[in-house]
Amino acid sequence: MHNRDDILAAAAEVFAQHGFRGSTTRRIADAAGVNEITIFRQFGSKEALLREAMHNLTQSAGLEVLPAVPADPDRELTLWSESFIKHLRLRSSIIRKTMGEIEERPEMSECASDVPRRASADLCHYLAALKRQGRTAQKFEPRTAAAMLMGAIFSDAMGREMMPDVFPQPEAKAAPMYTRLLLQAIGVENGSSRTTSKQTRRTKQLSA
Amino acid sequence: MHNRDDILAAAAEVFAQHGFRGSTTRRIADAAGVNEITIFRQFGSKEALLREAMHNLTQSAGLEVLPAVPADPDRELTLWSESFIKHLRLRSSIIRKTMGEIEERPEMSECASDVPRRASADLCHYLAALKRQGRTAQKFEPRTAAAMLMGAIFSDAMGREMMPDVFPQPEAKAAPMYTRLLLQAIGVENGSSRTTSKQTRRTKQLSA
DNA sequence: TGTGTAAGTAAGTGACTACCTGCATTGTCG
DNA sequence: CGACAATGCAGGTAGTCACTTACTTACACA
Repeated sequence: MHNRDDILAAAAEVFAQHGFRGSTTRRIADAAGVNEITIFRQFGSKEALLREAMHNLTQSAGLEVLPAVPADPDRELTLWSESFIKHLRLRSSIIRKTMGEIEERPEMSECASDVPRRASADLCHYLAALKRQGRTAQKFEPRTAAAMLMGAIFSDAMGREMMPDVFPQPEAKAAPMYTRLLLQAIGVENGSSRTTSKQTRRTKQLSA
Repeated sequence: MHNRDDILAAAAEVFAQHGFRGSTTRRIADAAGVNEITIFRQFGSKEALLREAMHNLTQSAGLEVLPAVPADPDRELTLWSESFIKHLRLRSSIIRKTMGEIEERPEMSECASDVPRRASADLCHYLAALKRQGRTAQKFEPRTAAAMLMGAIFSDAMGREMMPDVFPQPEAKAAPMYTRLLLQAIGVENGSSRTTSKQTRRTKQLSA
């Protein structure tokens, strides 16, 4: 009993490995354990099938949500970064393929930009709240800071496989390390701030 | 008088728009203003042609070189970042295509990773030198900091076209803004440090 | 038992693909 | 002028692609 979902899953898998042009209907059918013609009867065309498969994927995101009111920035941002990098790593193949086909199939890439857009808006909002709370000792623009953290995480997720030596080690600590650097950039002190009420003037000393 | 270079340039252009599978010999020949068969007589096969075209491209990098001994970090890093982002933006299409085809054609992607690898090594070395000079007021690992700046720049160059609203504005100021944030992260003060000799203990105050 | 629906099989269509053969044309150089 | 190499042109081969037609099988339900 092969249903639409089997075919959609197979299509996503084949697309992740071979891209649009390489995703032949025969390959998808084989991967789904279904006769090729079933695909056309169910979805009409290869393009419609892949469009639906992509749309399906962008729905199942499951990102960590940042609190509206920051409490423990280090902890909250680290959790968020880790969930974000995990999400990207799981989908790195399909993301690379989709990005490579923006010029030829912009509609399909369009819906792929949904997740990062939401993530960016969420992170920007959080950083702006931090700033409003007066817990940032450095000047910064939330959007720039957000783009910096997300950019680092994105590049790591996309590129580490090909060039492991240019990214921080170990892989599992990368997201916290980027997060720490960002917090330093905007001037949030290291310790968790359960001591929110009695904020102290910080003095930084030179490192060895 | 159509020569190899015309064909190579056309091949690179077509590849940037359509990827490997989409770069048909007919399309390349048309783009080069050359008969299709000339391609086979000159290069033997489509794959050989594209391989040579890619190899050609990675040679013509032209990155800014960071000084072995940092003098004015803000200025030097900003120049470097701007040349790096310019380089990536000029090649964003071809980079996206190449990344999308790592799984299917790893040899071709291999040589594409040359430029970022060199850039990363160079930047790491520079940041380590800065640290050794004792001009960084924050703890950081050079490789992580380098990955962060390069990642931000890379993501900007790859993604701004598709999602302009998640990146800092204006586009032209993005590289300096990322650079500034990184310098804040590692604790390098804003002013140019021609005053290297009399390094002062810095005190940061809370921002409004 | 009959009927409708979803799936499979077999065969084929026209377009496109990488690449080849044979032959005519052109420009260069001695 | 003649030799030669590079190029163009017409045509073709064998394969793949998305997609179709015509027909068969399996099962659900009334």
